[in-house]
Amino acid sequence: MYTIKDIANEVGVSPTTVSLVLNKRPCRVSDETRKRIQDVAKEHNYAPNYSARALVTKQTRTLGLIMPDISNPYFSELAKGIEREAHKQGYFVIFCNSNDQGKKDVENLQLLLNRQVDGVVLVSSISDDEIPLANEFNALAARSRVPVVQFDRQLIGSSYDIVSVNHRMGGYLATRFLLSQGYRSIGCITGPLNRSFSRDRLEGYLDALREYNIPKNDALIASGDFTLQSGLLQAQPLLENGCDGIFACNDLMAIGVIKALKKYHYRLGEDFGLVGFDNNPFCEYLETPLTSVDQNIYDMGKETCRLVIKRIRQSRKPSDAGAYGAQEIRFTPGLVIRSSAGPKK
Amino acid sequence: MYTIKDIANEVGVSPTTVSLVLNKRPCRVSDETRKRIQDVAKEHNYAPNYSARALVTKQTRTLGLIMPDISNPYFSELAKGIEREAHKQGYFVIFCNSNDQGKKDVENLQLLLNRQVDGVVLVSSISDDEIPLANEFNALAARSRVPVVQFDRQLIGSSYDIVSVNHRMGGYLATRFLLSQGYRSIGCITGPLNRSFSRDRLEGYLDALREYNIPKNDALIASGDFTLQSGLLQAQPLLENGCDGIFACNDLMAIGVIKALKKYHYRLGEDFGLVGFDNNPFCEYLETPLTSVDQNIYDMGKETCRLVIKRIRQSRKPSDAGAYGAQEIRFTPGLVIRSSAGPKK
DNA sequence: CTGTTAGCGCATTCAA
DNA sequence: TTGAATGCGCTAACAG
Repeated sequence: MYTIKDIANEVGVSPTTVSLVLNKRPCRVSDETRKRIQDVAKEHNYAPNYSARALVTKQTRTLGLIMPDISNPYFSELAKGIEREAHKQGYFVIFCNSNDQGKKDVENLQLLLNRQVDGVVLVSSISDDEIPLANEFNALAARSRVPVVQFDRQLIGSSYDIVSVNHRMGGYLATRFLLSQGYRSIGCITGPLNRSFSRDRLEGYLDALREYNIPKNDALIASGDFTLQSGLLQAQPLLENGCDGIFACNDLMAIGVIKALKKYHYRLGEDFGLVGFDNNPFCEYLETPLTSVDQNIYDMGKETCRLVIKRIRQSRKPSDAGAYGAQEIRFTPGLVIRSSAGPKK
Repeated sequence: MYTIKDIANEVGVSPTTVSLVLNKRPCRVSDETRKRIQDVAKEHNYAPNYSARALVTKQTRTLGLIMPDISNPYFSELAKGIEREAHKQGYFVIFCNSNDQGKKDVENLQLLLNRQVDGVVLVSSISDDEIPLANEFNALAARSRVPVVQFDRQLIGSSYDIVSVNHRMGGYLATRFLLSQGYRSIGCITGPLNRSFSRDRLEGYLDALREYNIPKNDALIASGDFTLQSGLLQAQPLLENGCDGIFACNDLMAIGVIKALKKYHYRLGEDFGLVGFDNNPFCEYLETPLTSVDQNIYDMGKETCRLVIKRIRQSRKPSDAGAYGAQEIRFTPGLVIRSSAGPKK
């Protein structure tokens, strides 16, 4: 391994000078020696030792990423955005899967902190009733003073910065679109209602109905759990109750609805409208491509990353940083229109 | 930050002793002091500084993962398997997206090496005709002496360990299954034939035909490029030529075939058989769920990870390690049977 | 069974 | 414009 000292010897200057030059510090050294140092460095493929540097600067230039399941297309897209932005800013990202287990969130955080990451992006797997776990997580984070930015889900009892989509707006967009296409008896299959974003999406649905002066009909609202099965199951009562359109709060449940429709002789996108949520890649591959609310997760990932890095910078500034209070960035979702919700015939 | 020295002071022993105890080194220190050290460490939430440790041990316990696109479900599943195994063995993984650009493979490798990762898992984006890039990559890897294990694709001019699926076997399984279901005029839509694994899958297809004494018919073999569009396009001539089944060399092209079928009044899974490759998650969500060759990527990821770590260990051993020659692990694929290839009626 | 010493590679303070 | 000295936190020789 070629070190700063080796270069110093070869050029005939001190290690200090080399360090100064290689880190592009202002002036101080003559252009001539500067050039020689750079040449020698390049010649030997010099690369600084990050561990050594981290030891003294107390910066690892590494971000930790904790997420429930990287194999979920939603999260892998997020990871992609984060990685892109991190690299652009000279950070690495270590990723940790929590496998949807809240306990692993805490373990992973501990590992990352031991590793002295500079910041953490969290998509929490800790559910709202796992209070002790949440406390543990928060305590750990607080003690370390490492900036944490949440994505999408708000960990209970915490007040980290958070970036997420405006779920309510999503529900509104989906439902309004169905209405604008001429559907009038629109049902909603929600996610688990102990999750705030599930409630938000439902609220958006109600907003749209209100806008069209359509009274809320509880018989057209069913509670699912984001699985295909639940979509299939919950769709049936709604169909029995004669609805002509459904807003499914995620794409998987929308698929369940499609399967249910088979028994009812509806023609999807013609006399029955369906809109999903998440814009999962498979939406466009379906027989009748599925209209879905899109979150632009890639950009959200980039933004999340920018936010952590900003916080890292602030926490190094002398001023009483972090005193800004938690920031909340809400992205406005879009609607990707495909044929599953064509104009009603 | 609480250091080993602080513990030493508090307990009244030397830093060495503390280090010994905390690293669980054999004997040497009395159970009594051992316990006291452990207690104090726990009390103060002591965690070792990885940078400092890395500086002296020259091990970062970090793996680099270079892949074309984490948002591809195939790769995210791989990442998941790798992460799982790495954590189990006390390693972290830094992931780098190359965005399908060979140039970024080289850049990413450089970054990871600067970062002193202990090993690298590579899913290369360098295509077979980008010789200079491949050379650059190989030179970098060779100079660093860091173990590299490839997944799936063999980088040209390299001889790293590699784990991959037996593509030929996959093609064979797919085709044989169609034959066993009674289809007799089976077409094949291949991937780009300048990729060895595309050729392998085609070979497997031919193997199965041979087994059934069916002569090769060039009119039933079309060359696609793994996109839905190409599946749609290439299917048409085959259908014109009267085939009653198709082995599509990936799932996306299989979807293209399904779209093409619409025009020909075939009933998928009844009088027309279709098998894809990769077992993409969306296969089971299709109207007629798609039978597909499955690679069990998760386990392959774990194995890949085990292999790098093994190599890392070997490279630290005094013996002339690495002299073993490159290892090649081939997984046997499976076939996930769904309704797209039911018995021919 | 335990302590002393040294040094990993770098950035930084202070002195020249 | 430059250099010497120091220390980050840890492990590993080598002594006791």
